[in-house]
Amino acid sequence: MGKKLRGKDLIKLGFPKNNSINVALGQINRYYKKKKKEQVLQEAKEVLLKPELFKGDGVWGKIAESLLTPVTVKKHALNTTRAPFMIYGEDEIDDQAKYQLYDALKLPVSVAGALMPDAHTGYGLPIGGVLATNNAVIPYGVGVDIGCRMCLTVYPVAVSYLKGKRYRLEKILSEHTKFGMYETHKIKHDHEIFSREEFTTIPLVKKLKDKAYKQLGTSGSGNHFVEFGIVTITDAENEWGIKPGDYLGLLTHSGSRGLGANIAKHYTHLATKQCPLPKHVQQLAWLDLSTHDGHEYWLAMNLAGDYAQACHDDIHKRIGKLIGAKPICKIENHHNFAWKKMVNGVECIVHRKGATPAGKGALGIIPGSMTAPGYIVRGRGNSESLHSASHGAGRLLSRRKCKEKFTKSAINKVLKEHGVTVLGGGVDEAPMAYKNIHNVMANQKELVEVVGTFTPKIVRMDR
DNA sequence: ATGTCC
Repeated sequence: MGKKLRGKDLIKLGFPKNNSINVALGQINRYYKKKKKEQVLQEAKEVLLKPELFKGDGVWGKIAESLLTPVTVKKHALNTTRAPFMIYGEDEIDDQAKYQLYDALKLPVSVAGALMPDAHTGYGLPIGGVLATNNAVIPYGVGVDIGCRMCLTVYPVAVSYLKGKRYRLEKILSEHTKFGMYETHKIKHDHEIFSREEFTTIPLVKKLKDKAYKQLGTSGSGNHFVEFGIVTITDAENEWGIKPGDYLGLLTHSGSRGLGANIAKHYTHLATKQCPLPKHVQQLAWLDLSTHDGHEYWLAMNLAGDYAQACHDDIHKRIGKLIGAKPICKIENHHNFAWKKMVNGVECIVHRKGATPAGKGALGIIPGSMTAPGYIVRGRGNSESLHSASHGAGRLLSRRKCKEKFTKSAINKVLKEHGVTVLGGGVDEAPMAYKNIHNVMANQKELVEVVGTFTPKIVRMDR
């Protein structure tokens, strides 16, 4: 904008002297910086005259909303009692994670909650936390890595291939997977997700499209991985009619990269501003789904979830081609996401932050560690857990503690004992940093049944 | 988790 647009310009147009001025200035300064001031004022006038015509518009929609339904931001008080909840494997869970859930259960929008047996402290809702709310979505109830998920492809290949072709499989992982914050594929990989309208209708998402394009099919950092291993099917009554036994498997764990991270950051910021809460629970700020921002977050979150899936698709498609085998089956699930689900007969927003969906018959993957098996599970549809299960073994030691405690050579020794090769991986991802997956599984027998296991053999991670 | 400070 040539000359900066000010509040008094909007008042001159006839804007009411309420929050709509702040909303308008915020939107215009964020998204219309390069537009001519006259042009912006002309459009603002049209919005002022007929706000209902601009509902749903990426930029003007929020301004129209503030004109149609002016709200004063008020501080919410917590309820004095907790919504109903269940904790699974509570002896293994640190108190702070429980307190975080208890706080969340006192939000005026909370309906029910649960804590999974791998739970530990997080921002806002604990990791391993599940929370059902009424028409409200909590960005920190989903987490920063929106759509972080697992994907397992099973190939009709004997596991002797892992030994015989070990070098070739290692080479596939080092050359065809991309890790870390800066690494991308040399050639952009296309995907139908890039034709989604959210990339044009939501201004923030539009700005992230190019980054998302570059990062498609990359894995990121932290605990994300791509690995080959042994799939052992134990349930003879499985849905694919696979004979119980051992097969080659490809397992991936990653999320929505920069796209989801920026969406999470943006809407967390908006939620914090419009949903003031007592200081100790401010990170649980929510967005009302009937508002412009709440609806927009919902669309952006769903896009990020689909993008995360597209990233796994890209990885599995490319690596499958290199192996040259046709998959027998593919199992996948989000573990950082929110869904609209019925809870006690009422539609709720069910947040799962580090929890595997475990509705009746739903298949999922619960990874163990590099040296412990992960589990292929089938949900039992336990309603007290809000149809959820753990998303892994859970951390026993923080990243910082790992750096104090473990050396590279001590980790290599353990890996060697288990016949596991790791390409990359820092001391903070030491297998000893994780809880015993067998305990965790024992603590959620009511939530999932075991279909099979996945034992990692060749792992690639960041660094 | 993320070009880890709006």
